[in-house]
Amino acid sequence: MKTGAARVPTFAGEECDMSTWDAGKCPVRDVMDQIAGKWSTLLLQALADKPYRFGELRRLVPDISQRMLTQTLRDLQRDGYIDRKVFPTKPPSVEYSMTPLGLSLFEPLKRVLDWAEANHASVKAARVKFDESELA
Amino acid sequence: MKTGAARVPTFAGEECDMSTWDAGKCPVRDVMDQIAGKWSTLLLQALADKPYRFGELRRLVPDISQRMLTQTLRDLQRDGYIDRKVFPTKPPSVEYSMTPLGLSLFEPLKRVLDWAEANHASVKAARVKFDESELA
DNA sequence: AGTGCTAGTCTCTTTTTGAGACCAAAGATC
DNA sequence: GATCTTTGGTCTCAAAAAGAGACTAGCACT
Repeated sequence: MKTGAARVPTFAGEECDMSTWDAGKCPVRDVMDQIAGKWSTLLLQALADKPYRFGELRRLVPDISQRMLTQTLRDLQRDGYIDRKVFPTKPPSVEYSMTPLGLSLFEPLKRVLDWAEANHASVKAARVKFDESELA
Repeated sequence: MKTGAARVPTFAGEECDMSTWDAGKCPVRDVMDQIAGKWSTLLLQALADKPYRFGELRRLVPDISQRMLTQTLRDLQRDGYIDRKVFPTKPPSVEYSMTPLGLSLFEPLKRVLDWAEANHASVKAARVKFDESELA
């Protein structure tokens, strides 16, 4: 068998040729590669609550650099999850808010985040156990 | 207001001081930082189907480097999502499989992946629209 | 004896990310 | 009126992470 068309059921139950899982061909990877960023879920979570301005988000997530905040927000905007409104105030202010698409994404995403919070202890325990066995 | 304790509802409905969102203190970030890797969801998806061996996974995901495959698998194992079994065959083979914890995580995660597949078209459309307006 | 399979590791290069300076205009401060 | 602050960024440079490919070991098959 020479890399012969390995098939794995996709999430929707259909099949997907994983050997063609180049980020552009597989819908799931194409979408997930963006969501799976270090800051994406964090910003989506914040904006799911209410709209925020650039500076507010920067203060909200203390350890994000302005550079990555700018870039992540633009990527999320590009994929249609968030909306960017510029207000022509004295120093122009910019407000970011969720789009309907972003909110619909956040629905299932929130379940994963809920899981993370609920199972944090189990994960930490697994880590300790793993690190101990590695120590040997 | 000097970075005054911004509070945002957490996923479980509780509140979480986001200014203390250092990856170690916020459970969600601690867990998500691992899951949100480029390859993590991909490998979890594959293993949710059935156990795979190292080489099988490498062939399954054509554009992952051995280096990252090794590392991602070890990280997933460390967090308790997958199990690693070594068989003392002629050339020793290693089988990776989901743990109960991993399967329980994959349940909500699958919903996000389903969403990604279902809404791929909308995302692509948003990208085109964004890129066109940028062009101006 | 040579080749290939296994699951990795090691090194080197390229990409991504983080830290911090810099920007321009208006308002407040002194 | 000169300076400082605040706005949302961009630009540059250093550090960290990821990708590419060579290399390892023991055994089987030819």
